Amino acid sequence: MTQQNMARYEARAKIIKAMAHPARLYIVDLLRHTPLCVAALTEKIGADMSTVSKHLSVLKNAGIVSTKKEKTQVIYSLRMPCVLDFFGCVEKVIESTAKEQLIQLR
Amino acid sequence: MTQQNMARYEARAKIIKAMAHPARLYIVDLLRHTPLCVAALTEKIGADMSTVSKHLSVLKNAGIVSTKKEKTQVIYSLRMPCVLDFFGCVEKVIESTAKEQLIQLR
DNA sequence: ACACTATTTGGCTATATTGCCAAATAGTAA
DNA sequence: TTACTATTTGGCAATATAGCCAAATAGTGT
Repeated sequence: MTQQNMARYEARAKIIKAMAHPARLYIVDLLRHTPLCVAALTEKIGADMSTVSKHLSVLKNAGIVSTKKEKTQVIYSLRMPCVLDFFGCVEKVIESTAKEQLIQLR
Repeated sequence: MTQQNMARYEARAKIIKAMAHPARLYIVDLLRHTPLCVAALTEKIGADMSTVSKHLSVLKNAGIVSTKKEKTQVIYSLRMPCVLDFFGCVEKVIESTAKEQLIQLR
């Protein structure tokens, strides 16, 4: 693989990696309809706020979410809603695998 | 987060995680048009064959690729071509981030 | 200045992933 | 059977990720 190609796939992988965690997927899903502050997300997720904050920084670093400050709060929103399209395919994969396993059982 | 919800997002994350590596992204891209055997993929990627084989098993385990045996070879193909749709959004994110950074520089 | 709220960062340990080598396996062909 | 080819697996060291706690920071309001 050429160096250029390598760099391309690394850049792509960085974005996908940012989505590759249950908590971060949940965050993206929560931001689907409305922007939320860290405290609100933390409450939904049920982890330490510092953990959530780090997840958010991964998403932000990848360019998936964006922030704005409002008084003392930091409001996160979905900068690239197209990532929501991942869910559709992911569900298809899960469903298709489940069906295939049913067939194996017969 | 409820236990059920947790499990849902973990299952989803597993699929996305399988895509979250440059070599595996490249594999998926290579399988886009035609099925390939391990040796062919290994040559394109330029890593140890055992490494490629492990990447392939991650993809297979996630249900993204499938295999068939042909003589002594194992032919991998893209079972869920919808994962290719990831690329579109990923490119959008990269492009949008690049543009934003240009603006910051001015 | 102060106290207060919201968030981020540093530090740490535990766990997971990656990639190479060497060895094992599976299947083919003689 | 043997030799051969293609692939997978085990083992290991290096690196990366996750999540908690405690401490630091940023901004608001008094």
